[in-house]
Amino acid sequence: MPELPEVEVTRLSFAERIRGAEVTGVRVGKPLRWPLGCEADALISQRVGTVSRRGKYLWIALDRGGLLLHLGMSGSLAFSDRNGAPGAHDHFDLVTSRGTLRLTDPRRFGAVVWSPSLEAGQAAKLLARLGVEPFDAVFDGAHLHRALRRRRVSIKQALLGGDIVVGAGNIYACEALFAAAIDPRTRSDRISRVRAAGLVDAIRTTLARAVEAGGSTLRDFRDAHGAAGAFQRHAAVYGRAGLPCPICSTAIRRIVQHARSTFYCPRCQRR
DNA sequence: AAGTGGACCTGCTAGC
DNA sequence: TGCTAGCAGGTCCACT
Repeated sequence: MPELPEVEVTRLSFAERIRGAEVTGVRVGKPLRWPLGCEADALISQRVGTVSRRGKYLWIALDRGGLLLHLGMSGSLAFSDRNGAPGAHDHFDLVTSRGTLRLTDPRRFGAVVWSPSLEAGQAAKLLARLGVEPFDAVFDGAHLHRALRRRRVSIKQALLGGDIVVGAGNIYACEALFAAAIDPRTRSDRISRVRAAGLVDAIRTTLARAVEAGGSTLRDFRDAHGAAGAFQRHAAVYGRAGLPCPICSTAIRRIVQHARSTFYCPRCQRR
């Protein structure tokens, strides 16, 4: 479910409220992608520090180490001082003096992992292969062009890989390629430097607009207050197969690339 | 090093 | 109404 905008919207919705809270309890439900990596009780009585984001991961700093969270395909977080009994898909509760942070994740591709720091243990291992942040100054046309020169996979797959630039998943990769007028099947090493620069702008603009809109709510995305996002109403191509392109009215096409759906306008987007 | 395919798990919808 | 196939926002790992 969650790409960078949804993860960032989630972070913004609870980071300040949970900061400074004391952990008073931990409940672990069904197994997630990886084990917690520590005794749940070891978290009790620690103070929560800042909540930061790296790619689609959240890092919740504690007195000793912190928790690295990933929402997988179907995860969402709720932070409330009046949580009811856990439901069938509520697999992790961090109970604090300010309220309970609850992870709901039907498919359980998500994860909550304790690590001694971002630079050590499981967190370091998981973050090691991530590409640059899209809003980092080092991500520019030259940087992207240099990285793409070494790849022969399609530009769509290169963006989804997350090892060049993080944050754009299936929705926003489609939207950014539309905004940059690039055919998603184009081989990465055939993207000119000028077009790479245009793609950098498109990725940034697309992700920033989505954060402003509160993310996309295709099925069930909610921020930690329970608010839905609105970006899907702005989607030009994603999920719009057969509907008219907002620029030229040509029917949007759906194809499958590496087992993922890709949506694009066959007229506006060129190789 | 880069590319490919399979794996993880559950829920929903369209079609018969 | 009930069954099945196909699809879903991610990404790790083993293998070539």
